[in-house]
Amino acid sequence: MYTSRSYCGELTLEMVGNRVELAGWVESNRNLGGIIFMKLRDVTGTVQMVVDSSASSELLSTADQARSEFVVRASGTVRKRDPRNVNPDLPTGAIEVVADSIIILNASLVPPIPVDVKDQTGEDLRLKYRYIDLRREDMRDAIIKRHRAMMAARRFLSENRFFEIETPVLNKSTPEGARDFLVPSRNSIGEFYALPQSPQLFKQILMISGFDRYFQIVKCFRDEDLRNDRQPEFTQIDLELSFIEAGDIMRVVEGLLQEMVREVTGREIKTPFRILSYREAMDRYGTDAPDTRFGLELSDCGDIFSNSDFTMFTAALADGGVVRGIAARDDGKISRKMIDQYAEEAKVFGIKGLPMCRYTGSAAEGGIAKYLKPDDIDKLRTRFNLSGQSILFFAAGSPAAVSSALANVRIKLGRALNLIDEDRLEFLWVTDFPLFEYSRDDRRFYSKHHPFTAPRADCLSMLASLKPEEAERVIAQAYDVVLNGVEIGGGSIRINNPDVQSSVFSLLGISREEAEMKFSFLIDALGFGAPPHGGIALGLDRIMMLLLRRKSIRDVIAFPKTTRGQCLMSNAPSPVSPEQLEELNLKVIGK
RNA sequence: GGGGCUGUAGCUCAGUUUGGUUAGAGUACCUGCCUGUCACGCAGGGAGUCGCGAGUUCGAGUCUCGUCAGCCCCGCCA
Repeated sequence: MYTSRSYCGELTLEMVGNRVELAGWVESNRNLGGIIFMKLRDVTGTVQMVVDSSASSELLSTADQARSEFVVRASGTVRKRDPRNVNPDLPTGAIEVVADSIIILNASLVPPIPVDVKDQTGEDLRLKYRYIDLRREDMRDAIIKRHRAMMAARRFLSENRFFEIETPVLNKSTPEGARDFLVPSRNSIGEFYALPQSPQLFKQILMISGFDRYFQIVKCFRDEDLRNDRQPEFTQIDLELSFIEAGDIMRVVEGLLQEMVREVTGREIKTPFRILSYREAMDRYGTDAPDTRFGLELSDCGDIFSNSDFTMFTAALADGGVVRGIAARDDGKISRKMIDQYAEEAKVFGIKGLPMCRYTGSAAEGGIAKYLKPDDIDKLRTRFNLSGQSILFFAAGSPAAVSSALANVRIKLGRALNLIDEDRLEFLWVTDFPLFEYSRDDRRFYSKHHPFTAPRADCLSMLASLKPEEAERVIAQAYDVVLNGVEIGGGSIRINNPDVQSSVFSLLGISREEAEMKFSFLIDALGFGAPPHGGIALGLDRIMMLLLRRKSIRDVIAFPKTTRGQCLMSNAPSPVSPEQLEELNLKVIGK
């Protein structure tokens, strides 16, 4: 029986004199000859145990044999440390446990990665030996705080009349959106389930069923290429509400995030969050997920350069493109080398280069300065509110390429000039997204959010005959929530009118038959008394990554996959036996 | 699908520029000594498929080509 067990990290000065039983892993074992110090670790932390020469020879010998990561059970008496032996770096450093019994429950091989060192080991090894990696303090901390964040979310939402309702994991594949992970069906040979990209359709159905307020902390699956903030399976806090407008959902989400931030960091955040329209975000920051912890806003400069001698600009403008710029007071800190590097890295966004010049406080020099007329310089000074020694970067080309390139430069400048306060949590709503995007290549409209997103009431009339060039004029009742430049959630008010749903499908080129085949149950359901409803999904992994200031969501997930989607611990995915394939009537054609 | 960085002892890395002695360091590990350590100390020891495969060469950790893996980025992610 272990019922009387105490936890290492919870021993305090108040417990001095108490006899305690402990169980855990040996973090370090120092034998000084006549005295042994063994640091014992469990899920709460570590405490120092002492065995000195007054102990039985049996106890001394057991203590001497314990090695790193051995599992032991021990008992002893809590003792106050002599003031000169206190370890201020250890939470339990004011006390120690004088052991009277140590039992080695299990030995350990020499651990392939160090447990007591912070973040030093290559990530592939950490993933292979995840069970050891998870013993490390920062990983343990992340996993425990993630649990607390989930508990806070469940508590907050339950208190606000939400019901947590599970939705199917095995469901129908829909070719729209991300690639599906497919699951073959043994009972229906040649047919497949798909793992959900999100419970979207089912949560809407729940609204129509009258469940009013739904939430679920749920895994979602997308078979796309990965990034440091993207995993093939990830966790959403998924919400859907009836009889609400966008503002109601925003208030709920603000309260929820406030609660989660309080639980994880102990900090208070201010609500309501700032709101930026999509247009404004793109114009001022070049991205729909701006980091608003610092300024350095972009400005359009097409008017200034419309008659320029610098042909890269005039050519881009003549071609229907844009010229935009960004300026920062750098007092000469941005070096030639950095400028070249920025320009090189900007090319991946599809622009030819990153023309620049310096502003000295009165004149322009370097780079494209020789093409600037005095009048141009005046205009630039006003437009960017230039003062002191500043640096200006420009980009010319398609609006999308220019925006993403300059948004990227903006972040680099912010970091290089130390303008980003890492302590701040800048939450932001981005609203008024366009409902559609038009693809010139495919010559068709695509949903920017998803096909069930409601247009704003004043845009309904445009649906009947929308021209490609007007695509962005139809505004959706959609909203993203952004934290420090990372999208942590997005949602919308849904279409609850079958006629509107039909016109959106027809604009998206989804025929009646196709819609019938893919989402018939939702379309049917909309005809049986669908309440006005809407919702949002929050990315739990990303939220935890940002709140805990980790570089990757892998650091807040117990068992993440590599960027190729492999689990280095279990070696998934892996081949299956011919018998399994045969039973499913599947054949692997080749690699 | 494309680009970049990385791969050397259990771990972290140096050595690769300019091919040439027996491939090193710190740490971990093992042994001995040590009664207040907590990055213990001291002495000694073991430890390598230089990611893998070809090629060039008298000779390859080092040069070339291919390939695999991890990470980062573009595309992609309704």
